[in-house]
Amino acid sequence: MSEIQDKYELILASSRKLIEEIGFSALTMDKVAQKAGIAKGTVYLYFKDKDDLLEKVLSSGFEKMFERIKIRVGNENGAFNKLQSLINENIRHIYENRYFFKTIFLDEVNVVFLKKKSKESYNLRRKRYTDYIADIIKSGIESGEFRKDINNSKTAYMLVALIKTGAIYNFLNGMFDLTSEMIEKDTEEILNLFMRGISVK
Amino acid sequence: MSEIQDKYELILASSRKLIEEIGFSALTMDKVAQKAGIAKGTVYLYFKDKDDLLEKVLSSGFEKMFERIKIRVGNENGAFNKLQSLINENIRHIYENRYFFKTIFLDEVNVVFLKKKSKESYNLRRKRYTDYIADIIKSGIESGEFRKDINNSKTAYMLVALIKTGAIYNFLNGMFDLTSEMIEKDTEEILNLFMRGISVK
DNA sequence: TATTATAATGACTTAATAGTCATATTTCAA
DNA sequence: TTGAAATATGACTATTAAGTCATTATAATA
Repeated sequence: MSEIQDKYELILASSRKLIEEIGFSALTMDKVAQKAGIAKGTVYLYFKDKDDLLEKVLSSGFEKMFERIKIRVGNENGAFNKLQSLINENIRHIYENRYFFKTIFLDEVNVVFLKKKSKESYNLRRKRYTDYIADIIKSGIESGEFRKDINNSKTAYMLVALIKTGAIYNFLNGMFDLTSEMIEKDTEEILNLFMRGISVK
Repeated sequence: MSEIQDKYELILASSRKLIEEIGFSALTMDKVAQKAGIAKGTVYLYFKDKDDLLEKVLSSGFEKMFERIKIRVGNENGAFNKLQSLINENIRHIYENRYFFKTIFLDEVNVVFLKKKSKESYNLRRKRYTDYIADIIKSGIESGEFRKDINNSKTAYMLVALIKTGAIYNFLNGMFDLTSEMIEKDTEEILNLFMRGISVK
């Protein structure tokens, strides 16, 4: 990896750490530079502006997660098994980056700070993920595993919301360091709710 | 209603309209004053600071919704029926204030802008609502309507997430003006998913 | 080594906006 | 009618932080 790439990654990593420590809204380019141990002007050699930097911070994590999920889900057969793996891998990713997601989910849930262009990138990423899930659900409907009367696209959004909400609930209750068994339990909990609902019969 | 209260409400309403038009992040005290047709200093006679104003904007809507829901749910018997009414009333409230929630849900999903104190109020409001729902779920577990192996508190958070996500999905697809029938359909969709899941059997 | 190209610096400029306060206007009771 | 209290005003101050760019340092090359 070249020196240039190293500095690029250094700035990204420093921004990430800072966001975990102080949140998005308190992040300034001065602080990023200080954290990275470089001058502010240097940050602007690698990122167009603050919006660009934040965009890259958000997207880099997402791409890593999505790759992991696709590999693992690709090894599974059947829509149910695919969704189980997807949920499990998504939860794992959240807990491996728990302090970052704590900020994203609890402290500043959102993308206020992003300008129009970066917001569009953000929405496109989300759509890529939900489309991927919607395809799995569709295959499950076609194979007879899932009900025919559900909207696969909307239901994909619902599943993502459930995964996220499970993490938010744990974070709100101070549960940050989940053991492997706890992650399995959380996976089952969400899978159960998503598959069977809360009703008894 | 006194003149003072009228001006207080005027500022609140103007802020609300502005948020619908330009979003939270672009909201300035100058714009609020201009929208209300008063001087900026006057805004500070009725609200301690910007944070206080935003806090009041958010809380006033929530209290109205919560009151409505409690009245309607109070008339129902059985946990299932109570949840059905709650979902329906919550969805109604979202669509009656659709442009405000569009901003909240899509454009700036969150509360970045709130300082610590107001963020706590926000979290407390959310907790009051989820606690209320958790109690209904608990009663459903005790009555045998719902499964015994679910965490009533966590599941309450899940339900709120599903309601919110349903609205987000519609907003993302440009569906803002829902007819009464569409609201009923959305209610059934969420109730179905929450009660039965997506599985066939 | 000398020269050019590339990378880095950080003081400075600029812009935005929250909050203040001396002054002006309005209200209302005596 | 009058003057004191309550309201309202908006120009002004103070702060914060993004982005720039002339200058300096480092690396590459001949």
